[in-house]
Amino acid sequence: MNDAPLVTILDDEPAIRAMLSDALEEAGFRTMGFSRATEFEAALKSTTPDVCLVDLSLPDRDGLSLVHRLALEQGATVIIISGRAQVQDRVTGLELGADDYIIKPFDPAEVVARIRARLRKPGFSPQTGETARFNGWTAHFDRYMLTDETGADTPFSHAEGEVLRLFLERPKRLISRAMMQESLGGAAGESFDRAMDVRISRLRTKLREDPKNPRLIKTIYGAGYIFLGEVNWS
Amino acid sequence: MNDAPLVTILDDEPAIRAMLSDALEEAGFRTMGFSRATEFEAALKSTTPDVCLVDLSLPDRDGLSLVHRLALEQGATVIIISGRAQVQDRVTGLELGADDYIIKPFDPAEVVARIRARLRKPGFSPQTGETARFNGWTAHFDRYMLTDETGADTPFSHAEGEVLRLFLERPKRLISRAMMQESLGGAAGESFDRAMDVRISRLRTKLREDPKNPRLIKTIYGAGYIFLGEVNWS
DNA sequence: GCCGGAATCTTACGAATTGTAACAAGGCGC
DNA sequence: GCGCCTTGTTACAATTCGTAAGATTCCGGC
Repeated sequence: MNDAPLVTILDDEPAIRAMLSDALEEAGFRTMGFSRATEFEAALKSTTPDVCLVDLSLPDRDGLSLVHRLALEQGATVIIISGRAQVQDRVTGLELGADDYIIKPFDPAEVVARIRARLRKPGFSPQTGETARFNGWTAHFDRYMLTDETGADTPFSHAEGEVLRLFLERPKRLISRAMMQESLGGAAGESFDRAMDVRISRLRTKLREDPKNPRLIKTIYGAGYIFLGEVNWS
Repeated sequence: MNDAPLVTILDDEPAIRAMLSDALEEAGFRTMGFSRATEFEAALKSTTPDVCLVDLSLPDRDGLSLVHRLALEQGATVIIISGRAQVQDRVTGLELGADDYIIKPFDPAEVVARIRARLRKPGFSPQTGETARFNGWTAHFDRYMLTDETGADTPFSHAEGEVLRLFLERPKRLISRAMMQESLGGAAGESFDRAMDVRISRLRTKLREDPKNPRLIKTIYGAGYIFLGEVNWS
């Protein structure tokens, strides 16, 4: 069975359809391509796409009214792809109910990112919380839980989570103390910088780091820290 | 009182803030402008914007990590405004949780249209109904009853219902104590805020939360609460 | 290698925050 | 009045997290 989100592509240029479906399938989506609005509408009777990509310059139909019907009457998620770059075009497209408006020429990577951004929002796929996997661990930032490879859970606090998140967002890069202070401590009111050490120490304990030989959170004497680990967000 | 959606604008250039707030207010939104991330974050403790416009090039903070936190941790709707036009910038911005990415220079009309497009989608303007389903539970606000998956009923009181409704209307978003007080206790003379804790404690009991490890109502030490749960109003 | 000072780690402690049980005040029906 | 429910208040327990202080590690100079 297949749970991957379905993206339909309605565009009369085969090259564009191919480019989009390549990129989308590589990104893990299912795709269906159509060159004409009538075919597309016929297909809609039997399937419900998660996202519809629609080119406005269709040969057989006015794209905008199609968008309007799709988006507002059927509540579908619609992304317009168009060669018309005027602000006015974009505004009317969006007001007619489109969720996004992408201008040709476009980069498929951006289309993928924009589709993902739509699917992430509530009401969509049980893409519940925010989790990151790294070196056998799974960090669930929504539940404030750290799961090891055996499935055992360890809770972490908000402050620990802030540090962990900072690391996971910038793996394998030096993170200076100053940057940390700024990024976490937030306000100017300067607390002791030992506070940071303690947070990291507690985090290391939860990650079961060997004090003599930490594998994930490395200290760079006089500079800061580096998080080593293969991070995968999902 | 005012029901217009609230849009926050975080940008260090006063001219841009002015342009955006002009356009947005004309379009019927309420706006709040900030020049620095720290001020913005401080304000978040007592308000919940519907949409956050964030300029990535902030003087006092790394904009991307702010976006990530806002979008994923707080479930806010975030639109990035940036001078960086590379596809790669846009892709990473969107992957970190932004809902949209607008490039400077922009036309305020398009910003308005894009914000409207976001607000149109379900999940906004908390559709308040009589019943809400979430994670196996069904809350009947008309009958003051909570039904579990087996069909067993538990009554809840008016005060408990107020808290529950607040949570169900803003799932996955940080709800500060201040906001709660305001939203529930009313403006009236200040009762001890411990009353809030007790209400939540009682609600947790009825939801059969594990005290050591609550799944639905999470406490964020020093900040407030987050309700995690897939909510469906009807 | 050895030493000294600085940077960092760890542990303990305590202030502030939050959880919850117990009690009290008020409301409502009988 | 009496019992029951709701809700705020209080008291005390548990948790979080910064601070302090001693221990340890690092690194340059000798």
